[in-house]
Amino acid sequence: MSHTIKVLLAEDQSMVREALAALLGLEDDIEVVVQVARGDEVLAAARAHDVDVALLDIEMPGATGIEAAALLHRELPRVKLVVLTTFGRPGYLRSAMESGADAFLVKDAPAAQLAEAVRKVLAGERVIDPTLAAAALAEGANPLTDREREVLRAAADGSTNAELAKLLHLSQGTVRNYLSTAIQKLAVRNRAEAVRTAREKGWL
Amino acid sequence: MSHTIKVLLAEDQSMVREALAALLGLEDDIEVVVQVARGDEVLAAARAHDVDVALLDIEMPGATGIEAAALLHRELPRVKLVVLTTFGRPGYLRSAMESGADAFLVKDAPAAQLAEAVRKVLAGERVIDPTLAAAALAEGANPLTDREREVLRAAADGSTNAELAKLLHLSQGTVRNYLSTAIQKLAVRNRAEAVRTAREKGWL
DNA sequence: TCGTGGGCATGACATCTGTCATACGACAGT
DNA sequence: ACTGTCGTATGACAGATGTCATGCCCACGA
Repeated sequence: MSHTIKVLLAEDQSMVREALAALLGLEDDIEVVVQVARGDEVLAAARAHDVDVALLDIEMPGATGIEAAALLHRELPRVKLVVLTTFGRPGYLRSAMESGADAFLVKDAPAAQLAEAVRKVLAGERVIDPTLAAAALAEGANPLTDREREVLRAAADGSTNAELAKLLHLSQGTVRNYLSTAIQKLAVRNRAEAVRTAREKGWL
Repeated sequence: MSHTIKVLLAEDQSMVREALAALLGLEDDIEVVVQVARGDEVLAAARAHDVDVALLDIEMPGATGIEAAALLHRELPRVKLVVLTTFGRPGYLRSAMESGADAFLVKDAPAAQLAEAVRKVLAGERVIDPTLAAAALAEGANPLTDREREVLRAAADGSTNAELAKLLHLSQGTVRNYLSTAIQKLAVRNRAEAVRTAREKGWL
């Protein structure tokens, strides 16, 4: 209890990362011992610095914070995991929890919640926004199959059916079938809307 | 010179905003005297607190940081303007400068540049990333007409031609014409790619 | 072992999208 | 006065997209 809490901070935007570090630095019982800017540097950094809590942004190059969380959970199970994100997408919350996260915070929550969350997870508590939790439970699980998600993700940048077919080694008709079922499952009118709502829900 | 620099901080994500405030709070000569979370609260706050420098995030509800900058520039010309953004889009830089910004920073620049920029703009200097400046000059101006931009923006969420026509009070054929010319000007294959590249360039 | 669902494919059809030619009025610049 | 550009519109056409029926193979759970 008496020694300071060692925190790893993973966030790709330097200015935000260092600002968050400054914020946590104001707390007497918390020390940011290592910062990384990429998801695929998290594990090594956590090992090297024997951290108590990892603070992981989701949107990062190399690997997402959720992927990093899953890896840490497997390799260093005693490290507590706080997942931080810009977007309060219910699907994100769901996958973060499935990856072993102990806390899930959105960046537009009050700053005080950050240090608070760090202390709480270390005490064995879980921290999640009740509103988001309700939304995650209400919307149910991702209805898309793996292939549907793959195709939708690939279609997100405006690629044409022919390009998607080549890219995914499928026939053009199959691509259209997957997109069609995805469009119906999401109850929208075309692929662009499908991409949009899948993103919003965190299903993409 | 001797009294502290009064800063207004506008950024919608509380955690980031307060973290940036903490960061600036570490500097002896800088004081964040007021924080706002919306673009349309900037002017009143700047007036009420007689600030020296306004730090404006671009992506905000109410009004963008660029719109807020233009307004401040007109109403309170002695306030120096630092525009801050997640995305280093050349078109953003261009419109920020046209709106009277004195500095343009991207959030993945080192945190030290923030305080530095505040001091520099107050000293009458301009602060911009040379690489971004080059890109902004190289890519030239936005080739889209007002209507083309409007239609493209409206089409971004996957709306169909019929919906766009209704929304914009145009005939369906006209909508298609605008999208067609936009697609050609941007040298892409369909509306989705057009939206994508227009966004990337900061032209949307 | 049977049924179900996923992954994959084809063909046919209707609709949506993108292109092009053409046109007219407004307005700015030469 | 002439030209160019923008906003708006139409009609025709080709190609892309979305839907549907149907079929095959495979794995998995009842």
